[in-house]
Amino acid sequence: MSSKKVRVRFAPSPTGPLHMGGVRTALFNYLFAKQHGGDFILRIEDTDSARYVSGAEQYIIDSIHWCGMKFDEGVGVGGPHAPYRQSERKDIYLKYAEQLIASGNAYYAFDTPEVLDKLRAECEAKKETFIYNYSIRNDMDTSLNMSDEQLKERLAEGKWVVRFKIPENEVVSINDIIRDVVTVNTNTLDDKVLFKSVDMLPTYHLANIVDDKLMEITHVIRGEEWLPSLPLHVLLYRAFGWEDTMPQFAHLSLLLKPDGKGKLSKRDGDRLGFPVFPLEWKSPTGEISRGYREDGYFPEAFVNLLALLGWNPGTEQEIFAMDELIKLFSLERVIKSGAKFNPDKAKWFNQQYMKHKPNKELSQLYQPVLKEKGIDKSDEYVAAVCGLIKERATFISDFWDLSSYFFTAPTTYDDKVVKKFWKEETPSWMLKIVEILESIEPFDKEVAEHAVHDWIKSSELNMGQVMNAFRLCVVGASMGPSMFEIAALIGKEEVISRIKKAIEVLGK
RNA sequence: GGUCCGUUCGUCUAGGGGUUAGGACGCAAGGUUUUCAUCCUUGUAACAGGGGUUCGAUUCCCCUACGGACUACCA
Repeated sequence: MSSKKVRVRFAPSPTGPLHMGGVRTALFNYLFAKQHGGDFILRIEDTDSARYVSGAEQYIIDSIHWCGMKFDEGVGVGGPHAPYRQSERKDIYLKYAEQLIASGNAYYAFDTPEVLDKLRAECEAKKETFIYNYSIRNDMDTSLNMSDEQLKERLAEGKWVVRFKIPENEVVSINDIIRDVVTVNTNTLDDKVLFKSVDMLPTYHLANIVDDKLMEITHVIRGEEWLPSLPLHVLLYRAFGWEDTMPQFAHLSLLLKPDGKGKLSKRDGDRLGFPVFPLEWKSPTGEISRGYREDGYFPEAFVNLLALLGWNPGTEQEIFAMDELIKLFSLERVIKSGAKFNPDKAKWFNQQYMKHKPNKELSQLYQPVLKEKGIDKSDEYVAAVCGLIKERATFISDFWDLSSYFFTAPTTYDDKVVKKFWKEETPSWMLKIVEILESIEPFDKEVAEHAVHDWIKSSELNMGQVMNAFRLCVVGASMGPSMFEIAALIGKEEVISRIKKAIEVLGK
């Protein structure tokens, strides 16, 4: 093992919003880099101008930042290997393609898409596999079978690609940190296009290898969808003579749909009611996709749940802060198989974080909701309310339903509770509670609690019958924290007025 | 179709030649609480199938099945 500084890159294409699977890939890269004191680099792979979506790049950066990660180098921060956008690096790739041609590892091809499509269709009809490799390359329209003069002419026409010349019948074995050894016979590989003249841009394969080399990347941690092209990439390193500095590879399994089959997609979120994107995304056509942030997830909870999708430290701990993840993470413990995403567990993670959030922080998040409802209460009051209800909530958006009675008197009373607890003698009990509360001056929740309890006991009344009716008067339903906690917050006068109102409405 | 990768409770997973196969989510029951929630206890439920190897396989090997990815002048 070399002692080189660890350098990893997150290299998305700006073709749309970053999917949560992509965020997980970024996270694993980040955790690995930080654990080794290395660099986390953002490279934007925008060599496909046709699929470019404006705003996607900024969305990616915003998402990573929301999750609490920071790039050490790359688009948006700069660095010694700038630029980090492949479209801005376009001038550097051609010479590498030419180098491969000069060394006999690549060649020019002039086949039109039509010819290729026809060949593929023919093979398919015969139930054969079309592979553009040693078996047919000599019959194709390539520099391999034309004179220098011919080649010059054809090149001048400006419609060519550079294809990699996959060696014939060689067994390539590559070590993957997560999957151990991956073995492939080169006869099953295609002479992939490395460079295209249409836009004078490299394809992913060339750009990726060249940039990883130039940027001194030591570990490539990416999605499983790249596993099939891993042999090609290794062959490319070999052809360039870069095998000694080739990065180590780790291919992450995919995130799968919660139900059914296949990988998690945007549609699943819409269908099953959960976000698949970290942040809300508005597509250029105006379509809106929900995000974890907007759905009320805490970034820490989101990161936590993502980290545990395909990785675990081997202990029974499930709640981790980012710095713990950095300490404990290891690629060797990443699971090989795909993970079906479980929205229920995602909520559970948020609830765990909710329980431990400081009340002050929660009040900052709740205040905007209250403002919108025209409620203006001090941060202290709101924080106290948050403290009483947070263990009943998963999201900030649950807060209003759980705490509206702290801000406004109930206007309706839960029918079921009325039926069960509002009996003939109830009003008289409520009046007695009013009497007790009035007698406590200044109001103190403990004193009040003792007084009410003493009265219930001495009168040989049923605690549940009395207290639930009391709760019905003040809350309007059968929920919430201790009645005396509530009373302490909303105030004795308000409690008394609510009791009187309830007696009026519920009668008898 | 071809290539590659994978397969432990419904889901996320631990484990790994001899275990009552452990935990978490969910679900169910009970307890605590004036209610709801939290919390606690308990329950539910898994080694895809078939062959080997072995005294013994869930664990190692092979085959099958199933699942997934890839199969573009996309990334």
